[in-house]
Amino acid sequence: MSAAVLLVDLDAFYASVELRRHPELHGRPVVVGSAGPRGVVMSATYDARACGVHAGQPVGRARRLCPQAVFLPPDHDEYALASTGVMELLHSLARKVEPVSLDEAYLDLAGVPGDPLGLARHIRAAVAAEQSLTASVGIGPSKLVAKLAATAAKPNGLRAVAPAEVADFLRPMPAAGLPGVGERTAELLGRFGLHTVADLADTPRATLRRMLGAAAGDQLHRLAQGVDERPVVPYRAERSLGAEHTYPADTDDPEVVERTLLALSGATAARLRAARLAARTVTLKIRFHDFTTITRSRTLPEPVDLARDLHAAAAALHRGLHLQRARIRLVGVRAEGLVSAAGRAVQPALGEREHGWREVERTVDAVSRRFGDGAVRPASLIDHRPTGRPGHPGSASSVGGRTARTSGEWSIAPSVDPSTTGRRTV
DNA sequence: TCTGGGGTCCTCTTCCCG
DNA sequence: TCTGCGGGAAGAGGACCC
Repeated sequence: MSAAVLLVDLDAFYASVELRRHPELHGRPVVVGSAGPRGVVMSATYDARACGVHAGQPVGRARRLCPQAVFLPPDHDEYALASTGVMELLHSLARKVEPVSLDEAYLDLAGVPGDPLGLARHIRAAVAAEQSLTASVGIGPSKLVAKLAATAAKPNGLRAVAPAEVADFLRPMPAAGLPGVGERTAELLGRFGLHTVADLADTPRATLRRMLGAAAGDQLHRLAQGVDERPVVPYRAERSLGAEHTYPADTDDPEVVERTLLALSGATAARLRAARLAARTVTLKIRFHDFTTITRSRTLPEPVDLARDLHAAAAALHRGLHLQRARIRLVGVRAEGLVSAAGRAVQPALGEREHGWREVERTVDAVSRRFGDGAVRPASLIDHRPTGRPGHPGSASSVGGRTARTSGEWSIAPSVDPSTTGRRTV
């Protein structure tokens, strides 16, 4: 066949990695979910899915549906390691590999010697042998068809769709199976009696544009016809990065929110510096108790990569909201308008000391690399309460018997052995 | 049944500037 | 000086994906 694109999708990835290192759990349903009272399911084995468990579901509900399942917190480092192994294998087989996520990647088969089906079988066998994981593979003339073929093959299967078979393969599928058709769009389409890909394919493009807007209407019309010219793109520059935190219980304390913003700004700034990037725009995200979400953003005169600058912008945006005891569920900080930190112009502020916050935060980076994340952090984020999680965003803080709430002090955190390092403000 | 965290992209509105 | 207009950038929100 003259297939152009191959999609590799690792089955129930997080849960499968957990089964790999906990062989004693084989035969039991396994669910990986974020910790805390507001955790959601991130991955579940297929026997857990048979009980009705699925990704995005609250963990509490999953427990009720599948009480016999083993529930585990996620270990992202372990998943990243497994993913790297699989991606290295794929890169050894094709020149153009586009990782979509830790567990999914497209391969452009143009110029790849041999039969696509033979390659797919080799990939599945190698993933099983080297990583003890199962992968489903879809092959088709486009990303769209490869993706849907892999979905149809799941779990642990292989499906190839030849160009001449595309229409017959696509038309009976539910419209919601197409990329870009989520819950809301599927509901909207359903109100107009459009339930299958065939329904969409037979609808005039102008009608879809009126319903969904120009871009989405055009895209859906093309996909429904089986037309998908999206190339396999091996590298995409990051456009934004950020961090967010959901509180175990809603908070209406502005000081708690500001300390959380400081922690999130620190994490975001560290990632910016690690990637040698700086951000022009800072966006604050707030989700209230009723799940309504607002964002506020500010574009700065100069790109920044310091926690101090990100936090100053985020905190100013927060104060500008003038919230009156609003019950807040989540806060987030996002850095946008990313530019290379090497190429950005730095305009020293009048009176700014030559050695200042940049040196402090670089030192924090170095200490974190040696002793782990959180080894050093702003004094206002240190938590000494016996029941509190050290440095948990938003927790109350005290240092040496006094309350420390300013972001201007840094302290060696309890994760570093105080008997050898002592506790010092920097 | 009560909804995480990391992202991308699109649309609409507003504001500024020539 | 005022008004209208169009383009571009910024800001906000929403939908979607993994």
